[in-house]
This record gives sequence, structure tokens and C-alpha cells, in this order.
Amino acid sequence: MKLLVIDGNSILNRAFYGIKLLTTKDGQYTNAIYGFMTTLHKLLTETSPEAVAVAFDLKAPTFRHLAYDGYKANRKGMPQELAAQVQPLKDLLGLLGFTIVTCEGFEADDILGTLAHVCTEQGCECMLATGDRDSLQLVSPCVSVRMAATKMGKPEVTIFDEAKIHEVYGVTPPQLIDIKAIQGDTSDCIPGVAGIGQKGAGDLIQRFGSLDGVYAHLDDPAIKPAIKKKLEAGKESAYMSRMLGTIRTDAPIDTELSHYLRQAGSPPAAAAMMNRLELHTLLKKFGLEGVRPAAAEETAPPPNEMVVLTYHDTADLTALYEQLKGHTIDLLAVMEDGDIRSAALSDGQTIWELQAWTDGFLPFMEKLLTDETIGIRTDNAKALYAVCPCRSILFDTGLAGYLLNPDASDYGWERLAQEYGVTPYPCEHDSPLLTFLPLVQLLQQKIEENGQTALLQDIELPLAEVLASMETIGFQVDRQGIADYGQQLQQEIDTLQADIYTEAGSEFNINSPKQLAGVLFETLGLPAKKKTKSGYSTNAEVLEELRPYHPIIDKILAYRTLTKLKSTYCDGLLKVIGADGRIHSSFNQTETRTGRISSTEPNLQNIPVRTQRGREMRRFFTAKEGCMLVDADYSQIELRVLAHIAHDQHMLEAFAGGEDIHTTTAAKVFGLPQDMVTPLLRSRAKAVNFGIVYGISAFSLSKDISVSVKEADRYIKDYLHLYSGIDRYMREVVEQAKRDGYVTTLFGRRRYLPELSSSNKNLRAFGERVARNMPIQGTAADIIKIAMIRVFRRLRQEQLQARLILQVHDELIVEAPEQEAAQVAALLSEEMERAVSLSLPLTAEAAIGKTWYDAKK
DNA sequence: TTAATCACG
DNA sequence: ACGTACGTGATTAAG
Repeated sequence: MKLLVIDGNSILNRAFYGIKLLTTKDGQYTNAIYGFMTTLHKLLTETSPEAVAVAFDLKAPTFRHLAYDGYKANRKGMPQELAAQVQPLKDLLGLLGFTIVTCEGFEADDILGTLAHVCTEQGCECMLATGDRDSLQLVSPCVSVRMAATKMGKPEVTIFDEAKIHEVYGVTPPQLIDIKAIQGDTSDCIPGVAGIGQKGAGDLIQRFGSLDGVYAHLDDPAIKPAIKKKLEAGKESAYMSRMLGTIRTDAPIDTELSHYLRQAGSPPAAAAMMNRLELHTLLKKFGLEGVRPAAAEETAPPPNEMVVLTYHDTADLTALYEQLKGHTIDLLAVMEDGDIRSAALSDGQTIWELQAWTDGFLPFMEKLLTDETIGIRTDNAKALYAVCPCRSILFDTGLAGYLLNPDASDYGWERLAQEYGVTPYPCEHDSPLLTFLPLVQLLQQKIEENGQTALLQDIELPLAEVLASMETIGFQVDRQGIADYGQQLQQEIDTLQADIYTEAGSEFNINSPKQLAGVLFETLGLPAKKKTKSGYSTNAEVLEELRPYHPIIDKILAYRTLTKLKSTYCDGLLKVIGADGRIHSSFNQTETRTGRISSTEPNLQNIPVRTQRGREMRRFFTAKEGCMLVDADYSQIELRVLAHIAHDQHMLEAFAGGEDIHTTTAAKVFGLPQDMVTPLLRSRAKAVNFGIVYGISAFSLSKDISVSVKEADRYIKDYLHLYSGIDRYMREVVEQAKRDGYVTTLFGRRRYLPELSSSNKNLRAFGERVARNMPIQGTAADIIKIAMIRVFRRLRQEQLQARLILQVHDELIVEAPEQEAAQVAALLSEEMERAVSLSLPLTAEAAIGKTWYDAKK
């Protein structure tokens, strides 16, 4: 396999400075994008690679910054005219099916180094394209560099292999590192040895072979005394420079080369984007000439008059299919029992309305959905994915509406049209598409304005397919086991009920909080504590305090636990087992305000685990015959996300060092050595860590860990003093939320917080807690969604029969044939850990078992 | 339909 | 002085 790896930042830079500023009529700068794309085209035609990776820097601080503060400190930031072109370029590359690689803490050239290293190991040919001579150190028998420049507006490419490097520099590629260690590089802030430049450094390395060689022969007569003195003075600097100048080959990126094979992308959307950027010459270069651009990206005004064709019993759908090939269409399908009953579709000019009884309707729909050249914008992607393996769903109004504001309870397109005040296109006939079409235009534009295009296209839309698959496959359960367990519980419930009646001296409905309160606080005269809106509270927390006063309390608590298990879990689950012996939960993608998914009918995300009796339920969730369950969950994902977004050095270090975060926190907060932390102190620190994620108050913490409010307040203060990055972040995020009116996750998911400007103090305090929590919970949700997509794709790519069947916020469950289980376990934790790269590692441990109970470590 | 309770992360 | 941790869904009683 031939892999082309492109240093995106470097090529983009060369392009920007090599071509005069260009803008579209709306003022979008395009010269660097244009230059990059022409260079890319030249590289593709000259090298015809099978796989392509485009590496970009992230702007976050690098590990090299930590190693040496001066590193790159004086490299000036990108001009705004160039910065504005980065995201559009990445979007365009994605639409053309190229894989973009970034890695927190690593620069693009480290990604080049890592992929070159992987190719070498696997015996693949690797071509590195860059404008930066640093990368020449990576050249080897199977790695070559295409040095790209933009001169007079035209791309130029020079090939550097080992021979060429020897010809130009007279050394081997690794020796270039040592030359630079002596010579230094001001643009990269690499000091080198003061007073020795290119010529001197080159001569030294040519003669002595390496930096070590030079220092081993300082007394050699070939080294003049003046040079020797400089070398001696600069020895430490030289070795540090060598470290700084060595490109890393261990960036934690996807090293499965097949993942970089060029994908289909979305030709209509790519064409549309090129049009929008007014880079029409690129259309031809990238073979998009005949492709009709995605209509939503068109700048053309809405049609004055639409034509509605209603197809009845006969129609030539074959001709219609041929006509729609290569176009993007809007589609509203009416579903019933998992089948499409009718559909309305449009190419932006004509509307076709089709019924199930139209000849060849279903085969036509299937061809339409599975044709990758036909881009589809619809109102419910998950429903279409449930019908057939759709190839090119580009937009979903429900998902878009959800991303624009996750606070609503209804994301039906009709309600969205109303909310956004969409007026239908004029037409003498009526059709829902006359409203749907302009709604799509509007939402697409708003998503783009919010910077949420990637979130929609790369996370939510692909996730819809994963969720549809999970719903269809379902989770096998042991019906008899659940029924038997229910019987067993019922017997105990009956006994408890009789005892409770005896103790109370009367029969009453124990399930009624009102009646129960009457018995406890009036008949038995127990001390009432907390009140609810409609009377005295009888919740577990209150009952727990009453335990010492009366033997009835224990029985009531046990009764509550067991009836909950029986009714919600035994009876509840038995009701929803399908004819196939499996439970098919629904996964809602537009429900939570933080970006998590939710599960209903039944909720499989709250199956008991915390108590033994509850946990037993999980024995009835089983892998089918011949299969195993593979379960993996993230370790402390929310705290890790917090450490990352708050840049808190102490917490980052604790995680990087693989420490137990709660023990470390206890040691810090209570000022003890690690091994002096008792279980009680650890559990208190754990409560503080959780509290911090939720936006903590001293009162609630004190209640949670049973200490005085004053003591709890002390813990919080000490915590924030020690984790000062978190303290700063918590203040800043609230400030920012007040300023912008919303908070965001790392991937651009938003939540608006009107509460923050409320005159109600409690409401405002709530808003502040949400401001602190949502970016954390939401980013974790984004991450596991990415992991789900990657696991789903990889199982398909590697042609495994294993299937993702459930997600529980930080946990994924796969049902895998026995012989695949071990491989899937490795794949699962790998994809979860590599879903994103943060400034600290994410860890996910997998376990295998025949039941959910056994597969959970 | 709403409130209370309790299951999960 | 005052209320009190983030996000969900199902069940039951009661209006």
C-alpha cells in the first residue's frame, strides 16, 4: 500500500504566502485553500496513493512547551486571513473523503513521523508532503519526502529520497538532526551551539558522523580551538536542541493504515462548497464537474414556483431514479411499522409525491437511499437507517434543531418550521416539502454559523446509523430467569407487607407516600423531618435516619427496594421482550440538554448495579448462543475531561501518572502522604470530585458525606486552592456563559443558559452550576459518541460479526461470536481510548462474559 | 397530568 | 436570609 501523508499546516502556509490574497464576494479568504488544493491535486496525480492522511497541528500547548518554555515562543501566531481558511479547508477535505489527523500535544510533523514509522514497520511505501525541511530526517528506503512550494501561484514539488539528501547535504537523513542540533533553528527556537552555523555544523557531522562523534573528538586537530571552545560551551544546548529537533514517532493516533484509504466523501456537498468558495477550477481537478452541488449550499435564490407531481398507481420510477443520480434531494418519508408508507421528495425544482401502492415504490426507495451519489436531506435519519443501509444522508432537521438548541422537547420538522418562522415556497399545489425545503436551508445555514457543521456531519449523523443498528439488534434476555426472580421477590414482598401491617397495626398502601407518612408520623409518632410540597417526605434518606426509632423502618426500606426491582425491572422488562427473545430499546438522540443519548421502552441505561440484589438482574442479560458479551467502560472520563479543559497541571499529572485520582485528591486535600489515606478519607475526596463536576455547594457536600457544612466548605476551598486550574476554569466558564449566553463542549455542542440573567437567585445559581457541568458531561458524551462510530465502522471494516448493542454513558457493550471476543475486547478499548486525543490519556478496560453481570469487571 | 420515589452514569 | 449537586426514565398514587 502507498500512503501519502500531508503536513497540512506547512502546505497551507506555503500556499498562503505563495498566492496573493483572494476572497469570495462574501469576504471569505480563499487563497490558501486554493493553493493547498492545487498542491494536493499535483501530489495525487504524481504519486497516485491508495491512502491519504492530512495532518494538522492543534493550537493547544505542546509537550515540548512543557519541556522547554522557550520553544516556539517567538513564532508569531497565524494571521487572521490565514486562520479563517483552516476550518473550511478541513471541511472540504472531509467532504472529499480524505482523513484528517490531529493529535493533542503533538504537531503535524510528529504525525508524519509516526505514520512514516508505522509504514516502515509494515513495509508500506510512505510519501510525506511538506514544505518544511525538518521532515527530511524521516527519509528512509521506504519513506520519501515531497517538498512542496507554491511559486508564482503554481505548485512545485521536489522529491527527496536518501540519494537526493546525500547529494544536497552530504549526509544521511538521521544526521540532519545532529546538524540542526549544532546549527540551531531560530524559527523553531532551537538554540543549537552559539557561533556555529550551517556550514560549520555540516562539516562537523560529515566528518564525525554524529553529535556524539563530534564530542568524542573535540581534541581532533580538524577542530579549530575557537570551534572547540564554542562546542564545549554549547554542549548542553546542543543535546537539548537535538531532543527538540527530533520528530517524534509515537503520537497516539490511529495507526491502522487501512483507515486512511480514501473514502467516498460527499461529492455533492464538496462541489457545493467549491462553488461557495468560488474555486470553480477545482471542480474539474477533483472530478466533480458533472456532480450537482448540494442544493442547501447553493447561493441561488429559492425557486419562484415549484412543480408538484403526485404519482399514483403507475409511474416510471426507473426514469426518476436515473434523473436523481448525482443530485442532492430533500426527502420526507412517512413510516409505519418499520416500513416506508409514502414519501415526498424534491430536487429543489420539482416535488414528487409517492405512495406505497405506486408500482415499484419500495425497490425505488431502497435504490434511492443506497445510492451514494444521491445526497439526502431528511427529518429523521435514524428511521431511514433502520429501513436500509443508506449511503449518503447529508442532513437531518431534527438533529440540526437539537444542536441549535437542545432545550426543546419536540424536534419534528413542523414544529421547527414554526419556531424558526419559515414561510413555505409558493406553489399552486400543496406539499409538506414546500415548507421543509426552506427549513433545511435555514437550519443548515444556522448550523454553519454556529460552527456545528462537523458536529452534525461527523458525529450526530453517523451516530444515527449506529443507534438504528443497536435498536434493531437488541439485547437478548433470559425471560424465564426474570420471571423466576420476580416470583422469588414477590414472596419476600408478601412477607414484608404482612410484617409491616402488623407493626403498623393496620393495613394501608405502603406504596402511597401520603398513607405511609400518615402511619409513620401520626400513628407511630415518629419525628418527621423534611417536607415535600404535599406533605412529609418518606424518601430513603429520611427513612435511613428513622431506622433507630422503629423496626418497621427497615422493613419499609426493604419493601421499597424489592417492589422497585419487581415492578420496574422484572415486570417492566418482561412486558417489552420481543418475539425474538430480545429487548429492543429506543435510543433517543435529541433528548438530553447535555448531548447524552437516552434510552426508553425500556430504559436500559438504569439497570441496577449498585446493590447485589439489583445487580443480579444483569445475569438475565445474555449473549446469544455461541456469543459472548464484551463490555468496556471509560475510567473517570468526566474528571479527565475536566482536567483537560481546565488545563489543571496537578490533575493532569495525577492522571498521566496513572494515580488513583480519589486517593491523590484525598492526600492533597487532607495533607497526607498517599499511603496514609484511609477508605473514609478517600470516599470523602471522591464525593468532592463528583461535587466539583456537578457545581458543588458546601451544604450538599456536607449532607452527602455527613460532615458539618463548615467542614465541607473547608474541603472545597482547599480543593480549589490545590487544583488551581480547576478553580480558574470554574470561574471563567461562568463568566463566558454570562457573556455569550451559552456554554459549549470541546466539539461545539451548545447549551443556552437564560437562567443566568434571571432575577431569581436560585435560578441563577442553578444556571451557574449547569455552566460548570455541561461542558464536562457534554464533552464526555461527544467522546463516547465518536468511540461508538469508530467501533461500529471498524467492526464492519474488519468484517467481524460482532455488533455494538448498548451504550450506558461511559460504557459500551458488544455482542461477539466466541472466537471474536478477544479481538473485539482489544478493538473496543483501543477505539474508546483513541476516540480523541486530549492532553492526558483516556483509559477504557474491557471484560468478557456470557452475561452482563459477568462481563462487568 | 403531576408529584414522589428510586434506578443508572 | 435562603436553598442547596449534573443528567436521565419508569412506576405508582392521586388529583
